[in-house]
Amino acid sequence: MSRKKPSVDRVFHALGDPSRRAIVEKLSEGPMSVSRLAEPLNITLAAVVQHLQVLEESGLVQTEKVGRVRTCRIEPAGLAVVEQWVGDRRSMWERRLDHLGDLLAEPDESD
Amino acid sequence: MSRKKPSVDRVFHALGDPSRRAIVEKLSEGPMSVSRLAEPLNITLAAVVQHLQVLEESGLVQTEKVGRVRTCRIEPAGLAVVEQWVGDRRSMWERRLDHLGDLLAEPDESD
DNA sequence: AAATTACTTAAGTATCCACTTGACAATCTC
DNA sequence: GAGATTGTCAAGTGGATACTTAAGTAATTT
Repeated sequence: MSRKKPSVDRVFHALGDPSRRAIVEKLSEGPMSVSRLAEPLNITLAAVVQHLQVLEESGLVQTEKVGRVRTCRIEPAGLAVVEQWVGDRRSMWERRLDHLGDLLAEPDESD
Repeated sequence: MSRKKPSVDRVFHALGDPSRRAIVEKLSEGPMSVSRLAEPLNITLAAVVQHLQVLEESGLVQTEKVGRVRTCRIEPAGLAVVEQWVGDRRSMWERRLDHLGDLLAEPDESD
């Protein structure tokens, strides 16, 4: 119900904020509650909740409320989006270097 | 002279902006001039220059001016920072899953 | 059932930041 | 050297957004 498709845009925007990255870092230690996440950060609980909203909409984090405590966990699919984007850039960059040799060897090749 | 240490903070902040990501995407096709980079984006040249400043300070892009044209190229070290950060999260996450089995097998272990 | 815990929501504020305009500088072309 | 090209710099503006406070809800504890 609350799971959004992790778009490159949303994921990178979410990770652009240091507090949000800190949350993801903490969550990679394991699932934990909102107040537990808030402890090391010196911002209010309310602020953390807002960050969690962004993180959840980006698909980086998944949360579930049982009783009065909301438990947050990392959602690997979100990080996968980042890895793929970076990987795509890198592979284009490497492909270019490969073809560089071709161009120098055969300057007049029709594709 | 203009090369900064690519910090996680700067790199993620830089990639948080869609225009800047578009620039990096374009640059992975190969080095090109500022005005050439500006073409597909519908923002002014001045804006592109500002984005390039951020990208260069983050270590994602390297530029060099010869004559009146500044040529921009991708700097792989910047992307490497992202890859490592994501990799670190992922490995922590995986390590946790490994130890999960241990905890279930030996519930009474002193740290 | 009163108090405590663990959030949630709304509204306001202040800072940041992407972008523009406009004036300028350097280089190249004719 | 006149004009065009390519980029640079400074200052300003508008909108996004990270954060706070304050009030409220729901679950647990005593």
